[in-house]
Amino acid sequence: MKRTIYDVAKEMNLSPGTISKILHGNGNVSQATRERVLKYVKEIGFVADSSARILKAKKSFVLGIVFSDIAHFGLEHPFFSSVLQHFKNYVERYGYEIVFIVNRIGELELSYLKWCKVKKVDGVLIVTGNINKPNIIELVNSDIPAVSVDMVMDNLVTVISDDGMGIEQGVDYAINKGLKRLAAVSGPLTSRAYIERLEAFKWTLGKHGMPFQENYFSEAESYGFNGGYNATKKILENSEAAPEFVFAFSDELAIGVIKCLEDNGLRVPLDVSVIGFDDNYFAKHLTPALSTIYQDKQAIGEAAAKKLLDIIEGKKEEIVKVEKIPVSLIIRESTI
Amino acid sequence: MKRTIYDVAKEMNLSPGTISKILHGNGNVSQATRERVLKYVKEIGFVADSSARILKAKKSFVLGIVFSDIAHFGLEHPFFSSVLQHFKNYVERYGYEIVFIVNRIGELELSYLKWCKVKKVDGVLIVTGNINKPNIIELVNSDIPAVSVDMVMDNLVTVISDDGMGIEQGVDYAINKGLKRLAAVSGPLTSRAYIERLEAFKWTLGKHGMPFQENYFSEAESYGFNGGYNATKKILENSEAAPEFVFAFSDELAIGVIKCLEDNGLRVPLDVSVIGFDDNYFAKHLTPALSTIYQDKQAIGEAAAKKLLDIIEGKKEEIVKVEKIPVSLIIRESTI
DNA sequence: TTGTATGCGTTATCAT
DNA sequence: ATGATAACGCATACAA
Repeated sequence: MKRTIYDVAKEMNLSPGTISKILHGNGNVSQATRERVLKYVKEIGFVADSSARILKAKKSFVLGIVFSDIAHFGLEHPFFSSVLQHFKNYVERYGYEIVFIVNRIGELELSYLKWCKVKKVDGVLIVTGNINKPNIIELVNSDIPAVSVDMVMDNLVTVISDDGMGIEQGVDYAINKGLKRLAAVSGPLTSRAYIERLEAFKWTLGKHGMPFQENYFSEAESYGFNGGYNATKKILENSEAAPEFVFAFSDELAIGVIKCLEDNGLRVPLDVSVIGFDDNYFAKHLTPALSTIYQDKQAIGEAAAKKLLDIIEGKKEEIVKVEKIPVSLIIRESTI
Repeated sequence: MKRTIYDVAKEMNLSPGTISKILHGNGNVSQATRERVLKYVKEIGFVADSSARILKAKKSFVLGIVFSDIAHFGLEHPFFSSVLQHFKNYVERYGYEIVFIVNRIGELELSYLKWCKVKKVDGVLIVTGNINKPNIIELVNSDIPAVSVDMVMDNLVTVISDDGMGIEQGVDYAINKGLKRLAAVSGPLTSRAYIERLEAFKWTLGKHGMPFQENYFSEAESYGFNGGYNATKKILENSEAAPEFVFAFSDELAIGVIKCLEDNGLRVPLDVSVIGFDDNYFAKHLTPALSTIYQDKQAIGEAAAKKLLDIIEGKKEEIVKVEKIPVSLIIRESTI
């Protein structure tokens, strides 16, 4: 039942080589037979076997995705899964498919790089900040094309949100509204994004001639609701006067921040304004609807995809190392 | 740099065949050389090339995922992405990896089945209800192992939530609370889940000797917030007395339902109780915190994974066709 | 127990 | 422009 190019060749009184050229190669074939074969092939629905092609051609048209090693932190992450979705949509338009890199084959454990070699993936997207470092370093320094949507490293092309711009917009807004005691709640500072946001927070304060006060800052011990809640509690405990504004460095944190504020009798936004970061799809449905920094996941995913395909296709020179995608401030109800 | 089993064989004064047997085959090799080779192979980090193996062995250890054709509806879906995450975690423990099925290779469009054949995937997970029908039917009726987490069809093994149980629990709760005018808002009835939930809703009403009233039911024209909002508006318009209870057949719908209710001066839960379905990770953070039916995404993903691997490994007989995973009612603040 | 030879289905080189 | 032929790297039936 299953045909090979040999069968097709026989059926068309041609040689396998000619069929192959027509299907994928760049060889010289007359226009007439090319069309004839293409038509027939379409008719019978023939497609050349993938593994044989990959074996011979050393190109797979598959892109590896490295996600966090932490189980359950991956596809469910609102930001990264959205970026990945857009990445996927883009590359599929160019005939690429995506597969998740795992660090083993059967019983055998292997490094990301090894896996990529064995699978002959054409490139990788590194989606995540929380990673097995040596594994990643080895991969990034190898010859296989790589793009990241979170980390920045030498030799690594990266597409990320313009975190500095987002923080500056938020802080500017607060200050323009006359808010004085500005606090910030960050996720764990092991992640690049949070580090940059914190730096931008300090910088923007400085721009306005305001000092950064340690007691109005707290680094959450985890990413989500609880992290935000506990970090806020700490700020409240450490300062005589409650903040008038809290910049939560993610929307998830913001939920915890707001809850903690309210549990302590502070009204949002009447007593304290809060701004999140990301604009998750549920941010607008919270009560109060969350003011936040919108991250353009589509632009990030697509820019990363474009860059990766460019590198794969050899246009390495024209590519800027780290591209920052603009963000924008969305004011809803959690700010005055 | 890159070694083949030939290289390894030479380096160990053995034949390629022996190396191959040791690595994956079931051939007879002495314990001594087996250990020796295994040790060496581990030392140099040798892994046999994947495409050659697949070509020869006709088994790939990759599982295809068919997601909806609708762009942007996929990885971002809270329910399905969670199920997929757990599925992925499970199969990876058994040496399988997952790849998204696309309906083309390069320029060439092909059916799901064709794609699976060409890629030699060992099995597929069908995650979705909104699908290209003929494509799916062809796939399901083929000889390639398939499991679904949404659709039910002849010849298809399926793992889903016990929708009937969930609806019954919710309705029972409302009736026990003395609520009388029970309404329901469903997503588009093109989806199995919504159809079953509606049937269960009618059935449970019947169980309590209550009639199903058309004016207290509305089928949303879309899945999300807007769908829920507009459907609720319709119910309000079509009935003299507002419902005392609305069963939203998904959490996303529930958000729209609640908003619409409130926009019409109805307080939740004082005037009307609302129950959602799924227990998305943000359900608990809404205001009021959403009462809902918890779906066990982990159990679903893992059961689907286990079944698929069982089928692949030939244990076809012992497998029940459709497995329903228990759900549970979670009462929070949106119900009295 | 180990080695040899052939085939898996392509692609690519070199003739024709 | 087309055809023959040799890899690609592994698995396996068979021989030793």
